[in-house]
Formats: sequence, structure tokens, C-alpha cells
Amino acid sequence: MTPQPGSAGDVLTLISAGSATTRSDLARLTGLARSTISQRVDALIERGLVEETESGESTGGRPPRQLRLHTEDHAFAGVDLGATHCRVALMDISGDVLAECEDSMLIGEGPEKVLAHVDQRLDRLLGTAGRPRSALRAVGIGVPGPVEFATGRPNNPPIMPGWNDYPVPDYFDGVEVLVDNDVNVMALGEHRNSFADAAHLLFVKVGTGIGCGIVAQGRLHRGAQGSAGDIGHIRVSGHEDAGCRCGNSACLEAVAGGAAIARRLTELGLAAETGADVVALVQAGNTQALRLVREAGRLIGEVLASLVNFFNPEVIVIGGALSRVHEHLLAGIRETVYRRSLPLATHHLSITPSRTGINAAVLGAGMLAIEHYLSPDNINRIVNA
Amino acid sequence: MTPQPGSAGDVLTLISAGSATTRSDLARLTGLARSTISQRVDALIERGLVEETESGESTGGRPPRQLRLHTEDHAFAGVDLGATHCRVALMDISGDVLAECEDSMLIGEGPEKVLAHVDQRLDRLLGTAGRPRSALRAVGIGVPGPVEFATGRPNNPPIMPGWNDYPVPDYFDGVEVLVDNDVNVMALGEHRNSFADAAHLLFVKVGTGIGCGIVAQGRLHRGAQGSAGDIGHIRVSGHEDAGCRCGNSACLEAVAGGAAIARRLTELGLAAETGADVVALVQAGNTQALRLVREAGRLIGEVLASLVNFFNPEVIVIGGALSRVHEHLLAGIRETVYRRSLPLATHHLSITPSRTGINAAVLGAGMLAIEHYLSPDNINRIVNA
DNA sequence: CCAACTTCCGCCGAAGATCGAACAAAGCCT
DNA sequence: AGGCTTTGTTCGATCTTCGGCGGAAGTTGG
Repeated sequence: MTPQPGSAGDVLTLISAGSATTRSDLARLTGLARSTISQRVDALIERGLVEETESGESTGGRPPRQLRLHTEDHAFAGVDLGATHCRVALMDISGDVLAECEDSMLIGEGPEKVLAHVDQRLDRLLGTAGRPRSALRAVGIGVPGPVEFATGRPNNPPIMPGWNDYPVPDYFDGVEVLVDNDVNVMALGEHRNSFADAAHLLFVKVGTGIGCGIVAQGRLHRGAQGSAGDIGHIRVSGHEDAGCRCGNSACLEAVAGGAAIARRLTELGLAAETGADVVALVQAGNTQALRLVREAGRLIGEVLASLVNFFNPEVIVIGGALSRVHEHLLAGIRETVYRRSLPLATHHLSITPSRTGINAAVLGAGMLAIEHYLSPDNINRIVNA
Repeated sequence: MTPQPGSAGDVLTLISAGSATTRSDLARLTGLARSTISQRVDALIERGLVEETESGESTGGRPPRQLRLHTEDHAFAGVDLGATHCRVALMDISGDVLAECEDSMLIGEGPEKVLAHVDQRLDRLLGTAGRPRSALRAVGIGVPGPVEFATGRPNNPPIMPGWNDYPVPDYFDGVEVLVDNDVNVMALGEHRNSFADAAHLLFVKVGTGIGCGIVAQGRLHRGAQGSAGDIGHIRVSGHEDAGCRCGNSACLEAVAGGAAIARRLTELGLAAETGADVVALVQAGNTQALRLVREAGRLIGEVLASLVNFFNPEVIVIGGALSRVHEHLLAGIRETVYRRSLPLATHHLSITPSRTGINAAVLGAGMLAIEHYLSPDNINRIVNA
């Protein structure tokens, strides 16, 4: 047994969160002696996890030496797998993107083909960024379906033929792989990049379908079976005629999802198949499409009103393909939520479009990887190795 | 500054959770050396927090000395304040009830009167249990309205005139006081006493109104403004004519709460004013009442179906006055939830009546107090004092 | 019944970790 | 220039933890 750890991990957590940028900060925040802090910081610097930059501003005395995560030597990746696309971003340990790429790709081709594609892209991005493969510490992957997070196995995903129960992390070796639902990683990405102060956040993805990622107490809530946030099949009133692929009727997704709007537009004689087509029509100023999007917003708002009463989040972020026309979507959502939710819950609630936009998923997947690597347990393991 | 804490709190947490009953258990679970554990346990014993009982079963060698929380010397109280009643339970540090009492009492009489009543009852119970007032370490109070938990001030409670913003903890001195919504403490009580293994639990109280307590990751989720779980004002479809006191229509509470059922029965010519009257009619075998309760179950189930998709709990517990006729209520709830929620979410979901019944709130309020006192930070403070 | 074995637990020296004080460094202020 | 303030390092004292040893207290097997 090694003697006594000495938890350098807690110190690193404060540095990575940006709560502390100097040794003095750390001493104040942890209550430990300055000498102890220095010792721990030295250990982190020696392991290449932290670096000193030039001196900062003096506050009347000796200027403090700034500390930050050592952004060389390590790399992390976020992978966003959609039904028809694959985006990969290589990041340094602070979450900054070093290189990224996007391809169209069919997830239905099965795990081996898709993951081989991902692996190849990882190598290319590492080359672009000039880092060796050995620098890659962890990879986060968001997939369009339910996943058993602990094992990284998709759990009966409806639109991922061939992936059921496939152990994704086993495909890669020498690097830790975390797999989660795409909406969850989008919620994480948006929270960490834009709303890190919010304790409770909902990320609503409105695309072909509708899903929701939940951040509670700053952490992802996945639920008992990892199926939390599946709001696409919540019933909305007054649409009993709308059948859904899940077998029920009046599901939110079946009346307000991108596919549903496209279908309605088709019935009206307009050419629309996907959410993207709907967006194009709205951007072209088509009033029918605009009306339907706003109406979809109201329906989504009806469901969100319930969830606001139940969950009482601080922020609701609207993302996904249809959020490109978020003015109209948000108008409908806000209108309904503020009318139907309790004042106490809505008083400080803000409902905003995604700031990270199309990057929400890759960023979130990368954060999943980085936070896993920076967890105090893992860092103590590294420092005491 | 004191030298170095030495976190005895973590050890105590394991003992109080029942995860460890011997020094060896603790060494195995924490990974610390046996000698270190012994030292910490000694400190806890010296402070009167832990006691040794007689030896346990041998497993082939010297039998271990059993450890448990020292149940003398400390006392905690749980208080359940309702609109018309006051229940107080005195507990030892392990959560066992030493003495309890119940009175009718009108919360509308205002905080001074009500809290004086509570204080007097506390003294009486302490006398019954033969413990001095100084043994009382913390008190948890559940109140029928929203509370700012951090400060213990009710937040515009609709049925607690005179209590708005009243600093409840300040009324008591020499003892820590935690105030929370009654549904939250009921959820905590049910979780800790009956479903401690469940990570995510919902407690639905069906009484005059309808509310929900949320346990996520084993901890209460209160939401951003402390208003989480307010499901009584979620809209249900097909009841737009039912006006609610909140100003909206078709609220769950306005169509499925005890008061709403009573009103419907009155319209049918039956004498019923409160939820208790409804229960009496059902127990007397009245088929109209029975039908309405079952129908209320279906409406509640409709809302819960949405929440199951969203939150994915392991357990839903049904409590409150109407759960006395839970067979009929549950039938309606189960029927709807299993039909309307996704299979992945319902597969391992159990929906059960409250096991702690009328005691849920006092027990939960007491647990709130005990867990506050046993939090590692607090224990380390005590041990290093 | 006794010896060997297993498990539990306290004692103690050694190895770390942490602290606090003293000191050096590096800027600001007068 | 000299004092003040804040930062960071060095160093001995103190505290915590470790791990080995031996005694305690059972079980198992002959």
C-alpha cells in the first residue's frame, strides 16, 4: 500500500472549475495551509496536469503566479453520432477545441463500420493538432438512443440497427470511452459552456423527434434505467388522432416534432420531409410553416409547463434542428409555459435558445470525457502512481 | 487552527447507514488501515456518538464487537404541521421513535401560537422519554406550503396566513431547526424507511390537494426556487371546465384532489366536504365514491405517466389521506401509467402505497434533522472540538 | 481437551502529510 | 529609499496513517 494519498484531486477540481487561479485562492478556498497547497500544486505540475503562466495583477503585494490546466500533453475527444452525421472534436483538457470535423454517415451501418470511421477521424484530428495518439486520454460519445451509461451499451435503440447491447468502449483500446444519449451530452455541453452557474437545467432538443436532457445539481440525471428525459412520448391534449411510432397516440413528438410538422406541410401541398425542410420553409418566409412551428412551440410549451412545475429548473435551453428558427418556436413555448406554470417556478426561469447550437453535443461529449478524467479519484490515482 | 481533522465523519456515515457494523467492515469499506479505523472509532465513542454492543457472530475467528449509533444522550424531533393538525415525534439518533403525540391545531393561528404549541409538546415528549432538553440536537419541521429551505422561511404559502417569510428557526434557540415542505419530508421519510436502496423515488401525496416529493440520487430535489414537485397544477386533458384556485383551469388538483372529489359527490347529492369524507364513503362501499376515486387515479396516472418518462424513477409511492383507499386509487394510477409510459421506464418501476402511512411526514422531518446532524462536516466539527 | 487456525483489535515505531512560523521575493505606496 | 502588503518557499514540529506484531477470543480438527 502507498502511504497516504494527499488529495491533490480536490485542488485540481478547483483549478479546472476556474474557482481558483492562484495558490492563495486555493489556500483560502480549501482552508489548507499555503505550504500544503504549494506541495500539492507542485505534484500536479510535476505530473503535467497544471502549469504556471506569467504573474498576474498585483493587489498591493507580490503578484501571484497564475495557475491553469496544462493544455499540452493531453487530449480528449467528443463525438456526436446522429442518424446521418458524425461530428468529432478534439479538445485540450480545458475544453478548448483543437480541431474538429464533420461527415455524413449512416448510423444504421452498424457499430463496427461507424466506430472505425470515428477512430480514423480521431487519428486525423490528432495529426492536425500535432499530438500523438498516446496523448488521447478519454473519449465521450453521444448516440441517438438510450444507453446503459455504466457499460456504454445501447439499450434497444429504435434508430440504431445493429447497435443493441454492443459494448462500444471495447472497440477502442488504450483510452477510456464514455457513451451517453445525445440529448444528455447536449445538456451537459450547454450547461458547462453557457450556464455553469445554474443548478438545474433542462435542454430540450427539437429535431425530427423531441427529447430532453436533465441537469440536476449540476450533474446529469439519467434516471433508474437511463431513460430519463424521454419527453417525446408525453401525451398532449387534443390530438388523440395523431398516431405515434411508439404505439400510443397524441405523443408530443407525433404532433410537434420536425417529422410531424413536415408531414402536415406535405398535407398542405408543400414539399417537406424532414425538420431541415421545415426550417428552410420558415426561413423562406412561408407563413404556413411559420404557423405550424409556432403551434408546435405551444404544444411543447404545454409539456414543459408541467415539467417546470415538477422539476423547477432555472434554465430551459431549446436546441436541435428546429431551434434554428427559434424565434417562432420560443414564442410558442414561452407563451404557454408562462401561462400554465406556477409563478414561483417561472419567476426566475429563463427560456433561451441554445448558445452552443450545433456544437452542443460534441462539446458535451468532450466534457463528459474530461470530467471523467479530472474526477478527484482519478487524479489522486495519477498523482500517487 | 486545529491540527488536522481526520475525517471521522465518513466513518460515522457508514455506521449510521448500516453499511458497516464492525471495525473490520469499516476498514474494508474505506480502505483505511485497521489501526486508523480503531482510532477514529475511539474518537466517536469518546464523543458519545457510537457505542459498542456485545460481540457478534464469529466467522471462524474472534468475533467482532458490534458498533452502532449511541442512542442515549441525543434526541431529535420530527414535526408534521398540517392545515389542522400537529404531530410531533421524538427520535433517537438511529431514527427510532421514543415518543410521539398528535393534536388538532389550526396552522392559520400564525407562527407564534403554533410554534409555542410545538415547543411545549417537545418538552412534554422529552419528559416522557426521560431526556433533558439539552439532549435535543436538531428539529425537522414539515409545513403545508413552499419554504425557502436554506433560511427556513415559508414562501407565500397559500394556506398558512401569517407565516409568509417568518423565520421559523429563529423561534427556537439552542437547537438547529430545518424547515421544509411537507411533501418533501414525506418523500424523505418513505425513502429512508422503506426504499433506501432506490436512487430515484417520487412520493405523491393525494389529499385535499396533490403534491409530489422528489428524491433524486438519494437526496431531496427542491428545485431552483424550492417549488419542485408542485404537480397539483399540472394540466390534465379533457377538463377545461374545472376551475382551480390557482386561476387556471383543468389543474390536476382541481379534478382529482380530495376536495374536488368531495365537490363532485356533493353534486350527486352525497354529503362530503373533505378528503376524509370521501374515504369514509368509499370504505362504506359507496359505488359513486369508489368510481370517482378510481377515475381520480386515472387522472393522476396520466400526469405521472409524463413524469415517469421524464424522470424515470424506480419507485412511486402514493400517500396522503386518500391513500387510505389506495386499492382503488392505485388501480387507476397503475392502469394509466403502464399504458402511457415507455416500456423501458416502466419495466422496473413499482408503484406502491406508502408503508409509513400517516407517519411519513414526522419520520421524514426527523430524518432531515438527524441527517443534518450526522453530516460529515458537522461530525468532524464535533469530534475535533 | 488441546493444538492449530482464523479473525479481531490494541500498541508502537516509521513514514507521510500538514501546519505554522520564519524568511525571501516582488510589487505598491509614500 | 524604506516600509507595507501579498505571495511563495523552506524547515522543524506535530498530527495522521500505515503496517507489523502480539495478545484476545473465538472455531475447527484431532
